[in-house]
Amino acid sequence: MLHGGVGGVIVETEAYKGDAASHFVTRRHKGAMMGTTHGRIYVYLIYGMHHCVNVTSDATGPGAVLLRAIEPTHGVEEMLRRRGVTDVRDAASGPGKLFVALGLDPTMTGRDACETFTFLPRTREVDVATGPRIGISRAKRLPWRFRVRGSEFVSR
DNA sequence: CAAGTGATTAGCT
DNA sequence: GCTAATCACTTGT
Repeated sequence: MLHGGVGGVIVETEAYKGDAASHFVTRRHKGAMMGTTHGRIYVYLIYGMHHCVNVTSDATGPGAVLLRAIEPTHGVEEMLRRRGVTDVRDAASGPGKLFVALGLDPTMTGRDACETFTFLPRTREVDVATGPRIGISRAKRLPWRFRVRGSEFVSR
């Protein structure tokens, strides 16, 4: 996935649908686009300091995919500079980090994801781990997390 | 492990 | 309208 010359391999995502924990319900004003659009960008502010980016999806009903982490491959220097870090593994290993690293903007909400980003087919087979294994301590956290097994670039 | 941060929402008035 | 509670996180002790 690329955006403005920077980008990388998506290594972690999380899926949301019309369930009680999704923004379709909990943030229904802005989250409503999960049910009315497909392939659009949905950005939101969380905890007053972090932005996260989703792409609405699922032609069968409300749905969206949260982009959680990428493995930087393009414009690595640019991302490190924007993030103010030196370790590539810290550049985009989390939703808020990814947002900063790619130089995204909250006003992108509603735009066509395929016009704003460039999505490329994967170049290698990957071993995808899913499931509720990660700390479900926080109430309302869904088990629909997908991550590349063994990657150094996923969130903690 | 705790705190910081502000938009959004729910629940009252 | 207003106030309090919530939150799909990151960073620094």
